[in-house]
Amino acid sequence: MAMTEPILKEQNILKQLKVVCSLCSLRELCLPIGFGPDELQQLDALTGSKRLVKRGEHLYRTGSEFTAIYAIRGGFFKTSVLHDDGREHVTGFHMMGDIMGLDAISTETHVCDAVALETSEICEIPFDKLSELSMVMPVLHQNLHKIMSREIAFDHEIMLMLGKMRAEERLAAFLINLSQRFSARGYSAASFQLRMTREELGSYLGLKLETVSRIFSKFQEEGLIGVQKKLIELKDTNGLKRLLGGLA
Amino acid sequence: MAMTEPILKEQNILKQLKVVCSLCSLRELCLPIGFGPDELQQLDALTGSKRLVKRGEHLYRTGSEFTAIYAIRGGFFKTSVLHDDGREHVTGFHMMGDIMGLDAISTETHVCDAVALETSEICEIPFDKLSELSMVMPVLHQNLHKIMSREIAFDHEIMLMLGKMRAEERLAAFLINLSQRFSARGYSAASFQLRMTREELGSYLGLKLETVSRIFSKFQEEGLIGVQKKLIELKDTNGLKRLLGGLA
DNA sequence: CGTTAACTTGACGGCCCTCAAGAGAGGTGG
DNA sequence: CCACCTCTCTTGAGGGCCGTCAAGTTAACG
Repeated sequence: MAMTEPILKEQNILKQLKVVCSLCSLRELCLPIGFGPDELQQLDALTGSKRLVKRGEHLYRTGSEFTAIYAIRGGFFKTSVLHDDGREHVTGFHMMGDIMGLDAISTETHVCDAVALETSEICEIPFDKLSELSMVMPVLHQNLHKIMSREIAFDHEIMLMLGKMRAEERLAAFLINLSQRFSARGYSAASFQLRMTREELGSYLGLKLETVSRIFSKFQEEGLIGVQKKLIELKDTNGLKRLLGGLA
Repeated sequence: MAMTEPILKEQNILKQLKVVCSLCSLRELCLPIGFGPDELQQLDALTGSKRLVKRGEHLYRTGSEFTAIYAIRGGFFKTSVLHDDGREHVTGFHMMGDIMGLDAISTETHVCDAVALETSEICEIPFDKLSELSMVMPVLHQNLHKIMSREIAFDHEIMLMLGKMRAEERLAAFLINLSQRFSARGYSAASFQLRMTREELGSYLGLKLETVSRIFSKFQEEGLIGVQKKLIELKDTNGLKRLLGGLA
């Protein structure tokens, strides 16, 4: 039957997910530095729960109880807030090695939606256990702080982008940042698939989808990038960086 | 001599600064909840260093080494990033009870400038000692996480403001937020002095100073607020909130 | 092959920026 | 005490960037 194939595929992926932190290729990104063998073993004990989130599914929703933070093993997510009038604002895009859910620690309730833009594998880390463990493992404790601090600093860059840059500068900055993030994860820095729609990208950048589309076309005419729907090729990274001028 | 008076005034303030966390009226704001007497005593031990920062002086600068976080006992600060071309972007305004410097934990270097907009009293908390102490004091540990998490969530609101709101909505949202913060600290919610210039406020909101000035005038004509230079009076808070419509 | 979602492109208008001039407040020195 | 300077704020006129509205194309999927 044709029905069986996706299920088999899923089981295969689930099998691959039976890994532990000590063997995880992402641990340099996820909890960056300084763990010894003993410490990794302790981490393994609490990150038992790994699971798949299919394209379009929520990892968590605004208002749901905060119980865990999530490390992305593979795939792509957006986080967004929804308003009374139905308007959506995308607050971030998240990929392999990123940690999501940190903004909920304060209120113990999630303050945004997290949706998979492609079928993704996540590693669920119960926060109470992580807190306990970090009490006796200074290096984990420091890493937690660093990850949160890094997120605060990154958000400040986004605020700069939204507050000071023109549309072309925003898109150039986004493409350069995305390229660097792919590159840091071992993928091509010059060619990649966008996982989000023009509308989601526009929402993130504070622009309308038509504006995003127009500027993609303009960049292509100028030979800065190649665009084929969601496939982006950076042809002149320095040219893009020049667009940023004094900013960023 | 006329010269002696400011010095005397300063000594008086310094004398007032000889307080400890256990007696500090701000501790509910600063490190919010759940400390017992023992724990407060331990906190006292590490927050020895309190000092004055005069109007216009830097508390820390971009690139300087990160050694401590700072709790504001009184006064008003802005944080900002400076660009090659001389343009400044204001990332935040900070008042009594706020904690500054958390974004530097990741890089161990400050990534923004912190400047006093009026003569202010700050409480310097060495971060290495705070980290040590939080290892043996779970409630402090939790509070640190909550403060950082709160900052992340707040930054997301600012991103929404910069990305989705029109100029009038931004200013209305800012005034309402500022009013609530003053109110939470025991000051009037309806009448307060702005500590920042129109230019600094515009930089924070992603607007030009002329636009800020024009909208203040417009709000005044409409009876929403009273404006006398930096003295702001909220006359119709509900009217301001109505301006936000579906947003925030 | 029909339907739907996503994207592209054009025309027009409004919001906000730019440029400019002037007023008011605060500080300094005579 | 007042003239003078500087910083800040206000207000006006004009223009440009980007949002709005609309129509058409492409791609994906049943």
